[in-house]
Amino acid sequence: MAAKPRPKSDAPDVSDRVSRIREGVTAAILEHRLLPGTKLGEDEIGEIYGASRTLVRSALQQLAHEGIVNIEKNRGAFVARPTPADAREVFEARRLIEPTIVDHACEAVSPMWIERLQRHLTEEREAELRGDARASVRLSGDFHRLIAEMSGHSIYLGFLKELIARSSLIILLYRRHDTPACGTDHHTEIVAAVRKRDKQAARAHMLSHLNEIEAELFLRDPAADELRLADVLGA
Amino acid sequence: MAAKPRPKSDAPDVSDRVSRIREGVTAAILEHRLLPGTKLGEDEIGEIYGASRTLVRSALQQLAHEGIVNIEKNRGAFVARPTPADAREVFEARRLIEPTIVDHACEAVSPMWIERLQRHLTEEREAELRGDARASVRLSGDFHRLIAEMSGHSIYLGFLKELIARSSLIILLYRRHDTPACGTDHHTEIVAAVRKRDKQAARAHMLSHLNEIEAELFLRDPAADELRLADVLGA
DNA sequence: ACAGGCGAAACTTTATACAATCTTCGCCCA
DNA sequence: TGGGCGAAGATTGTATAAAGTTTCGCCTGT
Repeated sequence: MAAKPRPKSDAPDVSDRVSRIREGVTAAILEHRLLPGTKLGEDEIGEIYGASRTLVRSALQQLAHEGIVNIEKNRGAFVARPTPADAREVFEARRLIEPTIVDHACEAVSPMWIERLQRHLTEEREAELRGDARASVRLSGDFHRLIAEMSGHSIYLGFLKELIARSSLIILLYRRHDTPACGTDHHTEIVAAVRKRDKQAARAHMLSHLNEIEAELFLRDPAADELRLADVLGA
Repeated sequence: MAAKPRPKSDAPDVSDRVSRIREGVTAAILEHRLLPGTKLGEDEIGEIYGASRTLVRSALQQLAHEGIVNIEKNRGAFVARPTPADAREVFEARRLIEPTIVDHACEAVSPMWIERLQRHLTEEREAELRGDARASVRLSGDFHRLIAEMSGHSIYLGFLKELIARSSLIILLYRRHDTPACGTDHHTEIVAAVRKRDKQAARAHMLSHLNEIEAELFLRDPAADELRLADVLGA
């Protein structure tokens, strides 16, 4: 069992104050309460969490490393605004990694994990019925993270955490319609395949799931927006 | 209003002082001048680089996130000591990612890149002839990073940087013989395939290259490591 | 002689103070 | 009236000091 003496890599360390800040800000970004481009002032965050700027800085630097926050020298930290090129890279990486992850998940399947997956699907359905968009967004990301935890590969898990966080921003910026961020049906299909330890089906479902998410995106050039805006204002 | 160079994700920012520290320590670890388990005192490093502990701390936290340094609460930072399980994960991830990376490199090939690759191979050969083990180790890692830069995928590049750094520690800990860390011949073959834009061959060469590296490893129980380290220090 | 505990030193963690830089707003001039 | 210059304000970058924790040596008691 995970004895506490050695936290190892990025153990959450929930009791740590800087981790609390990091997770709080991450949750806010993932639930789309903080929009891309929002400035994250050090004093501002520090006051919210009752911590000094030293700790806030540490948390922001971690978030910058995860790619969901940009730190501009002498200007401060901002919620990242992924470009279409970033979006394509993120989803290409997910298409490469996640089929392999779900593959490993098939091997790690156990009653305990089945239980956790089922409970998660229930939560997702409830949030969707409730119309709780914030919870839905968060939970749909959590599903993929759960599969990664199940795979038992800490490196894949770390990579995927980063990719999921960025995906959340990408979906917010470039989603075409008001479709749900992640179709629950797909998740159900994936769980079913994992339960049957059917790697082929699990990989296929995961891949088509990711493809469908990306297909919902309209990766327009942000520069075009600014130009168009400039035109309108200049005309 | 020219587009201002946005630092984006982890732009090296070589002029940045904390990056200088990070790269210095990274180089020392990658060249096996700092052994796994070595304590990295903040004062000690700060004195070397003429910086205060604030900056050192920032650098060490980044290195911890990259997985080559472990930070233990209230005890300090230590050069990471990957377990055999870590090693297997790292190489599995590399086998998954690097064939795709070299695939993209084939598409990005240009006279400029050919030039850089050739120059790198020359450097590697020279270091090996010189018998400069430190340079050899560093350069063999740089080769893989160069391919990743060539692919133009910043996310893959970031992932691979981390994997390469950890690989260096793994090779140091678990290498069976005093074989070169990365056979230069393999690198030459890979470059040849990339020049011809032969994706099939490039992927195949990269994969067998990685397999050969891992085959040179003896992933024994980590308890044995401590024994060997104790032997070295006690002798 | 050895085990156990007390205490000091060293180190990390956190907070605060200072310096450097950027932004903004107002004023002056063409 | 519009633009440019400049100073004040705000914010970040860096250093230093205070607080808390661990570790190691020493001393005492059995």
